This record gives sequence, structure tokens and C-alpha cells, in this order.
Amino acid sequence: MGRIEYKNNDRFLLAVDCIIFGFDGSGIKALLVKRALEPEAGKWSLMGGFAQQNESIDDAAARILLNLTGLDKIYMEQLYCFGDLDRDPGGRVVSIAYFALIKIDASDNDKLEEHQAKWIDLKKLPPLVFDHKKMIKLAKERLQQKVSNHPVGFELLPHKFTLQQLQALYEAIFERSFDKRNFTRKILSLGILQRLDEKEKTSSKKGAFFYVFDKKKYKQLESEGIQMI
Amino acid sequence: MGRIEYKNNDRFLLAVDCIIFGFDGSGIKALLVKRALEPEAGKWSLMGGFAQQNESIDDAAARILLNLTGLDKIYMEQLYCFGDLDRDPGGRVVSIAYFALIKIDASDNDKLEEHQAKWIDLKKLPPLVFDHKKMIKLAKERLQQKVSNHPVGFELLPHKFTLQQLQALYEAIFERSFDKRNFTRKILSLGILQRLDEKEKTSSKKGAFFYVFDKKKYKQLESEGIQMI
DNA sequence: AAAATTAAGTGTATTATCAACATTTAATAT
DNA sequence: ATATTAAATGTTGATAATACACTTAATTTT
Repeated sequence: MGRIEYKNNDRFLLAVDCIIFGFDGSGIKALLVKRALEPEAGKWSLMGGFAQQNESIDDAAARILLNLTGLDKIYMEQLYCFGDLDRDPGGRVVSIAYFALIKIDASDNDKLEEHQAKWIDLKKLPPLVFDHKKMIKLAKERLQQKVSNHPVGFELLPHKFTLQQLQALYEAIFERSFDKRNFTRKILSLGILQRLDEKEKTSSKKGAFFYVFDKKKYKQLESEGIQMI
Repeated sequence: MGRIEYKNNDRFLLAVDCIIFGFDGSGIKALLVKRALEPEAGKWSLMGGFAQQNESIDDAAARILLNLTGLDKIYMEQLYCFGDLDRDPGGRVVSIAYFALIKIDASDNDKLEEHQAKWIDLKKLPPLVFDHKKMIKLAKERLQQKVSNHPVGFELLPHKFTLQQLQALYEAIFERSFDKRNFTRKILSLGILQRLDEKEKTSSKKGAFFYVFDKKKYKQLESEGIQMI
């Protein structure tokens, strides 16, 4: 019984690779590191690591994210399992990719430096090791899909944000522009934003109101399904 | 170089489990087997098996499907990687679930009997081993999502089908009814169905025209995105 | 104090899509 | 010739999506 079964089956190295997205006000960025291990050491790579026997795969992903950024309780979602034979020239490694959304300035800069990590705009990606480019491409598509139906975009913004920041985020994610009037009306009509009595004044004389995402109101609406955009 | 890296990392058993969907004209069915291995041998289970070192994970899924049904070149899609610590009481096994869509009467009956496999309506699922119920639930949600935007429903129908069969399929997938007039108009307006000069006559005196999915027309439209329903 | 500047904030008209609803038609059976 | 059966089809109203430009609030300059 128990751990004695399945003795004669092949065993695999399981990597977990994290596509970590951030937003700096203009473009969507991915957090990339200089790969520490051979093969391909020193080249640009997603942050990754091997799963361990004593942790779930989700926990492994959270551990690897924490290790790089110092952050926990981060929005994270499994993306896909990459299982091609020759995807890693260092050996047969099956990789489970996760994507995470973080506030770009929340991470621990010392840790980032330790791993030689940099935020790099999705439109200016350098060559990446293995199949990591494919992973980022898929993650971007999934982010578009996710952000259409779920209020996860706020994970990429400061706690307080203006409508123009929110619109800039959506425009960056979808690589297209939206009409300001239509966008504002649509978003506000969802009833999940709360306006503060406080304005952002650096970018205009009039100032733009700050908003916060109202999680409680969202929870009430969640079951019906919500169309963000 | 090559296979000498990564020596000291944990290795995992990788299972592949297949959610195989079929449609019998009224309900969506899953192909379930009586589990052959301990633990939980003899209980209802998804068809599964262990991945091998010499095959990609996609290939492993195709092999397992072929093994049960005798079918290849089947619509198949990776669903999710299930990696919880205790999901399999027989040991630490990470499972990658795939879902497949097949024509219910196309599979090899001898093979099905070999594995004591049965088509079971999603609404009448028996208790299943491990986390297989969760897998089916997720697969059903993914099927709904997939079939909304992609013309994969046809994989579940005979080559020639009537509009009422197609509607019955969508009603089974979404567990709701559609207005016949609206449904017909919407589907035909996509321009991806070709009407044959042939009628299905068993269920009415007038007879209902057969249609086939026109893959060529679809390919032309694919890039724009298509809203099936 | 008045005028100019800047980006924020807002309304309307048009079009397209979705949803609700019942009658006519083709083929066979009586 | 009539009855039967399910298939095929059209219209209307409601809602959502799109396109488009002026007014307003606050500060800066004259």
C-alpha cells in the first residue's frame, strides 16, 4: 500500500517557470533573470526552479516567486505544462509555467539584483533560453483573456489609480487604444470602482480622481459573470 | 554537457489522464474505465497512464487515448496540471490532464471492453478515484469556453449532421435551451456550414437537411476570431 | 484680476447585436 | 384530398457597442 506502488515507471524532473508581469504606466513588462545554471547560463530567462517532492506544484511556483521578489500572496495562475522531449538541452525536464501579476515597484530590489533580474518590455524581449519566448507569448494571450472577464488588472496597478492609468493598462495589454468616453462609461457601469475624494495632480492642472477597486462589490457580482471590456 | 546537468533534483512520476467526451444525441458523456491498478483498483476512473521518458507529454496523451479507443488524429487539448501533494494515495504523482472530443460510435468496442470502459452521462457520474471528478468539472467548463469561440463541437457530431443535432449538442454542453430560430440564424450566419442536398428523414416526414462543417471557409475566417454562440 | 493653458470629465446619435415570439412549408401517412 | 409531423423561416423591441467633440476644473501666465 501507499508509497510502494508505481515502482517501475519513469520519473521526471519538473521545472516551474514563472512569467511575472508588471506595468510601469506605459508598457507591460516581464521580469527576466540571467540564468544561473548551465546550460545557457548567463542568458536571459524566466525565473524558474525545480519542484520538490515535499511541496505541491502551486507551492513550488509561489516559492520561486517569493525567492525572486520577496513577495507572497500574489495573484498567480497556472498557465500550461510544457512537455516536449527536447525543450531543455540540459536533460528531460517537463516545465509547468505559471504567470503572476505584481505591482512593479513592490518587489525587493536587493533580491532582484541577486538574480540579475530586469523588467523588460514585452515589445522589446531579448532572445530567451529554451521555450521561454513561447511561454511568454502564451501568457500574454492568457492575460488578455483573463483581464477581459475578471478584475485582475488591478493587481498590476497601485492601490489608488486614476481612470486614465486603468485605461493605459488595458491599452498596453491589448496593444490597441480605447475611446476614453466609452472606456470610462463601461468600467464605471460595472460598479466595482470606488472614487476617492483625492486627486492625482502631477499630470494635469485639474487633477484626476483616484479610484480603488471595491472587492466587496465585486464579490456580490462575481457569480453573474462580469464583462470587463 | 547535455544529460549530465540537474543531477541532484527530485524526480516525479508523471501521469496523463484523459477526459474523453462524446455526444449521443441527448447528453454529453465521458468515457470512464474501471481502474486496473492499485490503489483503488476496480473503481471508476478516467483513462490514464504514466508518461515515458522517450515521448512528449502530448504524445503520451495521444498514446493513452489510442490505447483505449483505437483512435488517432483526435482533437485533444491539454487541460491542466494537477500537482497537489496528496492527490494520489499510491504515491507522489503529478497528473497532466487532457481532454479529447470523439465521435461516440467511432471507437473500437473490443478495446473498450478490454478496459471495462463505459460512456457515462456527465449528469450521472459515479464516484471517481482521486481528483478525477474535479478534472471532469474543469474539462466541462473548458469545453463550454472552447466551443463558444472555436468550431470544435463538430468533433462530437457525425460528419453529416442536422441543425437540430447541432443545437441539441450545444444545449447539452451548456445545459440550457436555445431558441431554434435565433440559434439557426446565428450559426448559419457564420458561413462555415455547407448544406447538402440530402435530408435526414427518420425523425420527421419533411426531413431536415444535412450540413457539413466547411473547414476551408473556417480557415479563411479564423484570424478574425469567430463567435460561435 | 483676467486670460491662457492643460488634461479631466461628460452626452448623444448611430449602428449592430441579442432576445423574444408564431406561422408557414415540405413531405408523408391516412 | 386531408391530416399529421417536425422543419424552416421573419419581425420587432431591447440592449449593447461604437463613433464622435465640447465643457469644466484647477493652475499658470500676463
